[in-house]
Amino acid sequence: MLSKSEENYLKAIFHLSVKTEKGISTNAIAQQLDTKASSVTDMVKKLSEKGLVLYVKYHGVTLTDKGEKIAANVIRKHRLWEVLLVQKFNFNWDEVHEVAEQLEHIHSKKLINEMDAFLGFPKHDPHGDPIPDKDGNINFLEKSLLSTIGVNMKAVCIGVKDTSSDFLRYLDKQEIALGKEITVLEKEAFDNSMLIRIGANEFTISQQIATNIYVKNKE
Amino acid sequence: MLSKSEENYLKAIFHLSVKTEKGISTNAIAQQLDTKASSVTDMVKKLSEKGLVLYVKYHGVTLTDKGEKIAANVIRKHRLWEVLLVQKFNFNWDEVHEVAEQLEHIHSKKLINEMDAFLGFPKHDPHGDPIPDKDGNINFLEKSLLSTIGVNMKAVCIGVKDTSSDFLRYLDKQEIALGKEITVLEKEAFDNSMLIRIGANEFTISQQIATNIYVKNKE
DNA sequence: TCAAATTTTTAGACTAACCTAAAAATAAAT
DNA sequence: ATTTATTTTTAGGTTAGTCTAAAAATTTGA
Repeated sequence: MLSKSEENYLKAIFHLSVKTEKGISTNAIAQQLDTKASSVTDMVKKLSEKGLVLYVKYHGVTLTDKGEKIAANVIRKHRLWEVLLVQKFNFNWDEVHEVAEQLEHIHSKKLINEMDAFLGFPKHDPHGDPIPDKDGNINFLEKSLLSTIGVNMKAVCIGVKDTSSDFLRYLDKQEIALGKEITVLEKEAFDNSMLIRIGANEFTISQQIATNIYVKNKE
Repeated sequence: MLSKSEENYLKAIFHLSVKTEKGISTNAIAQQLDTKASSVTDMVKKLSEKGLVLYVKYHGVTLTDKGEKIAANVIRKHRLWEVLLVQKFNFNWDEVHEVAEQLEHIHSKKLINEMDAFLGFPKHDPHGDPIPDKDGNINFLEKSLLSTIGVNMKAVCIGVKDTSSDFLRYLDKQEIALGKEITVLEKEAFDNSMLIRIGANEFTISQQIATNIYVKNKE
């Protein structure tokens, strides 16, 4: 049974690996986990001895199949807990992260599988991120940033990149939510801000906002 | 914020305090937590410095109001989680303990209060033990051991003393469950076994069984 | 009451996970 | 290509929580 800390390292490496093909650097992991590079070196050695990562000194880390499966399972648990909190316990999507960080380390296969069934086998967490299945497979769906959508095009909001409370509460305030259709009305060349329509509302969003919303093109 | 270990010590002291008025001995705590007396001494010193227990060297420990409230809250969480597992996640009452031991250390007031509401503010856990309220008050209801019930008397099963899987599965097999009416038909003076009736079934139970079932007298 | 048995505490050591500071290796840049 | 900057590792130290073994206090009992 892995410790909470070991699980957090595997999860961090997993998330960093999504963007890069190369080995994950010590510093990148340290940054992700808000810890020091020396601590990372220690832990990575341990994970390597346990056969969960491939580690070549000075050349970064990669997850083994075994490590990847464990990481995916931690993420599966995190995201299923988030769904439970939002759907059953009246949590807002900006309130779930901290608690899910704790809950993801609860060890009980029965618990997580029953919860999955109880929730109707959800495919995505409250932020639109895919939930890995029992075997650790993730269904990465294709998604674009809202900022890349052309004028007069329509798109459906399917996720968020930033999951900070500030950002999510901004979206709540503007009534931007998963599943909502967004029409791009104008783009301002100077600052890349956009005029968009959601339902009956029209308003302007900054580039920073537009680069943190994932959408699916609507034909 | 207390550590898991500190919370477990407070919980152990709380449980031991129910039976005794005196200070709880180092050895008793060590036995309860399956640890060594020297470890207990160390931890008890720390809890004392934090104002959670009163500790006089060589003379045992008592919870302060603050410590008692925290302990009751851990127990509240443990028992609410057990209800969730049984009522929503198809756990049997002999399967909940291990997972609840983990879940009781999750820190989130909102989570536990929402869960309480979601479950309809249950008063008892799946073993019949009372669930402390938000302020740490426990409603100790009066209960007798089945072994003390006289011949030809009726009683309702309201709890169990032993919560081991073996015992609980025995009760399942015999269809003894919370809320069931039990009639004592005969008592054997030699070994204190009893012949009882539950519904249409009549069978004999040993003294060991009878001293682990809590009942409420029926007039 | 005072010696023996028991309980409790102290002293010192261990592990996991972290840290700082210095050394070593790699990468960047003139 | 060799100096400079950056990254990574090593060395040694800290804290929480545990342990063993020995010392101290309390309790038991003849």
